[in-house]
Amino acid sequence: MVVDKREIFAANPLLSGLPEGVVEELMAVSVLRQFADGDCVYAKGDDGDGLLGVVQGRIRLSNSSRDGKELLVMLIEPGDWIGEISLLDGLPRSLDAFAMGDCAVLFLPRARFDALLKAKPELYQYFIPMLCRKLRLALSYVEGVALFPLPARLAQRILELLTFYGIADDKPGILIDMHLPQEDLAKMLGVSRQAISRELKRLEAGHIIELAYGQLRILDKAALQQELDRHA
Amino acid sequence: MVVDKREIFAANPLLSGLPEGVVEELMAVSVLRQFADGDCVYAKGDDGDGLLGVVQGRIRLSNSSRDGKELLVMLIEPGDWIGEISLLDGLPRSLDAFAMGDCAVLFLPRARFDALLKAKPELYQYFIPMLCRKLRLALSYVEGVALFPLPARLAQRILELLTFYGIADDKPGILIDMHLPQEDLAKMLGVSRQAISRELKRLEAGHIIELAYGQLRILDKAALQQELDRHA
DNA sequence: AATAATCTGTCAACAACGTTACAGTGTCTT
DNA sequence: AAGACACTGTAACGTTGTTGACAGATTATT
Repeated sequence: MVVDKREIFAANPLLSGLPEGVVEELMAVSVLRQFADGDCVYAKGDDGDGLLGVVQGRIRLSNSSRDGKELLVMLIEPGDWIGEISLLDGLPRSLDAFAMGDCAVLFLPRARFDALLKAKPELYQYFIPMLCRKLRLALSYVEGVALFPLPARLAQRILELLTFYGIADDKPGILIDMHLPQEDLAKMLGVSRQAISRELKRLEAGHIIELAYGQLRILDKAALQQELDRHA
Repeated sequence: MVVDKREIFAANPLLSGLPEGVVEELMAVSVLRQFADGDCVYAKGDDGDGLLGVVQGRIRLSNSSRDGKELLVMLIEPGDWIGEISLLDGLPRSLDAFAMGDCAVLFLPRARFDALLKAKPELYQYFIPMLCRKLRLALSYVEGVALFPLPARLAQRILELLTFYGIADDKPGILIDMHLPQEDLAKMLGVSRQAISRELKRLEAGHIIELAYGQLRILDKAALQQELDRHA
């Protein structure tokens, strides 16, 4: 596959704000890496050896306990960047990163990154929104788990997926077709697959959603919002 | 009460790294604010109008659901800073902040903060470790809630308190005397007070800790670590 | 010292969610 | 078209944590 590195940079709000010369500089030193489905991109505890931009495929950022239980913290799509935390604070990677499907990743080695920031410390400001966004995401996650019951959290998550992956087609409602098994949805919410299945079925019975294989159609967005508002 | 503003700045790793002239500048524009026990320092959703450094007393950063359930996300001690997220990304405050006991807070208005960073963008780098620290904290919190059972999370929390508040006295074990009711400990872990009480009693029965009013003495630190390692 | 307020221990009934198990269904490969 | 594989639905049963209620203990207030 041929990839225009520039594309990936342009797609992301972080780097589209960078001065032109800097973009060129980053391009020059970045390397394209390929990963096959299931490959480990990096593991929790590894040294943060570089910044990674996803070009193709998806990356799952997750966290596993010794007994095999996995928490899917984040799904990273093409255009997104990962690994900035370790790069900025010098500490080990905080999560595992695995390829979902074949992936192409732009890799920016730490040495170059550090040198650039040392030379132009004003570039720090472009990374701050990235950190803030992830921090707020993590905080809202914590909030959700501790304060809301599963139905509310699931409704919230579906609404989030809707804005990211929602497609309006000829049929009524909005389609979410991201080939995300209920198993993974469960791992995102930190509950069992069965619990998700039960809950989705309940929503379907209430004509709020419609289920299909790896797909999900939202029929009544307002009703989902209501599930949320009932708590909050 | 008389407070030397400089003290609070010197105490914190963030600001001790700042160039001397900048520290003076920050001092000049900061204001000391007083809060009584229970006062709201700021509320979730408010505009981020400034950076706050705690001089005296404690601040509870928390998150509440409509039905009164509260999650105590963080306890802020003198020397710590809060409010930097909203200041850096311009979005509303992500948590509620309440005074615990009488508090004195150093307030740095946003206008001055922005002006300073605009003039000297290299100062951004001093705020990044703050963000990274909180982000990692939030991630480990997420991990804990989703992957570990209560006993492990409680053990972990007690070990954390130990390093912050532990006092070695003449009696055996290490004392944690922070006047933190079990109610608040429960709110930190997102469970009921009764669940905490049960669990603490269990640890006491195993001669791992000793309980007293608002106090807690750790007798067997290794055993707590083991509670954690059994999962993880 | 008396009283109020707060904190702690415990119990029983209940709800939520997990676990295990298995059957059914859709998709992919050859 | 057949078989393998992955995904989904359902149910019984157990565990964990919640809720509400109350009594006892400790500290704070007057």
